[in-house]
Amino acid sequence: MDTRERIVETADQLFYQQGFEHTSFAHIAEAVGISRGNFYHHFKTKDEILDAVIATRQARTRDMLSAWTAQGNSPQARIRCFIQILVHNLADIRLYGCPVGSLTTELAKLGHGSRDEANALFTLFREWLREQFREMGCGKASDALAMHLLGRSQGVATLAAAFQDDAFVRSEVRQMQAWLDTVAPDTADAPRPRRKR
Amino acid sequence: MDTRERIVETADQLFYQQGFEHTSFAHIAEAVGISRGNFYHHFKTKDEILDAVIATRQARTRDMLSAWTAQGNSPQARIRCFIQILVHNLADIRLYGCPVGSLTTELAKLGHGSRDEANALFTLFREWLREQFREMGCGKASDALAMHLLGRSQGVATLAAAFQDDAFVRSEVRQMQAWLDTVAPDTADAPRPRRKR
DNA sequence: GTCTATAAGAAGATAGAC
DNA sequence: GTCTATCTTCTTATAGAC
Repeated sequence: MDTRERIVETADQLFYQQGFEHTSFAHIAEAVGISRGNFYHHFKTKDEILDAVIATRQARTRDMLSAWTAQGNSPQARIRCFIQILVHNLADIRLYGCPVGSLTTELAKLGHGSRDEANALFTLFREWLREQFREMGCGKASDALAMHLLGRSQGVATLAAAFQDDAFVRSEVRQMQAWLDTVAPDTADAPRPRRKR
Repeated sequence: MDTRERIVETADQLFYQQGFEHTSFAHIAEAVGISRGNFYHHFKTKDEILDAVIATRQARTRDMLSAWTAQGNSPQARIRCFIQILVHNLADIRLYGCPVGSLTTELAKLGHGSRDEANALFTLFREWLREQFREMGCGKASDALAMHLLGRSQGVATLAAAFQDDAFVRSEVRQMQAWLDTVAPDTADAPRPRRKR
């Protein structure tokens, strides 16, 4: 792994753990083990690092979604992979919340130019989930179902970090899995699909 | 309203809109219309302002919860007041998310000493909701139901801000209201209450 | 590519006049 | 109580040697 990659990797973690604005060049440089001056050979501005971090997060998210698509033999099974990440990443989530949710919230408050790029991370999940619900036969309700599940997992991550409560996360994950069983084609307990006469 | 109150009021809004760390003394001073020096006559440190802001938020939250308690003639009706704040404050939530959720998330990442005080805002809602579910007869499931609803509203606020989607909020609020109707005494579709033999 | 040295600015915080 | 002036530290960013 070359220096540039190490910078991005380290910045990624620090932005997640401490927030984007709170993380300084000095902090990243120290963690990577290089001097501050060397930094600017790889990135001209802090925003460039952020963009690189977001880009790698997007790539990893795509890879993860592709893996879930390939691995699950039913859309339900694939959605269960999504729900399970809350448990899979519980140690981090309890401490720092959701990496996507906390970054988008921070960038929105900063009025940062890369806000849309961060939001695109949400959109990747949203569209992937929507596709799974479509394959389940949920039709036009698919997008609302995707947003519903995305929202539930966001809320769980936020409260998990505030209360540092593992049991709560596991309980909510169980409920989301149970909820998924109730989502029948064109019935969605989410927004009621309007049937054309 | 005296100067101190005006400072707290302004800081409260700016912390919500821009985040705590991103908001500087200069910014608050300019918004209030006083000099930076005058600032330190009222507050010795930035953390003192934060504590004052959190304290007023706690007081306002208590007042709001008391009003809901007095106003709703059934626990269900009172919980509906809680659910409705998402719609009531939609204009702000779409732009800045939930004031409690975003502050607790930021302070957690900063490792800030006032983190617990901010989390206490969550606890106020949690305990109030728990009491309402108790009065509904939900027994031991009451706390989990309170956390469930708190989590749902957090997720809605986060996605509302990311996607700036009013329709999503209204749809989710409708679903939460419908969900409330399904919460029967000692049945909770939330964590299943363990019955003692 | 990596380093040291340093500039330029913003931040929190203080001193003292009025 | 409010102001101006100032200090210190931190942060982003640059210049230039190796």
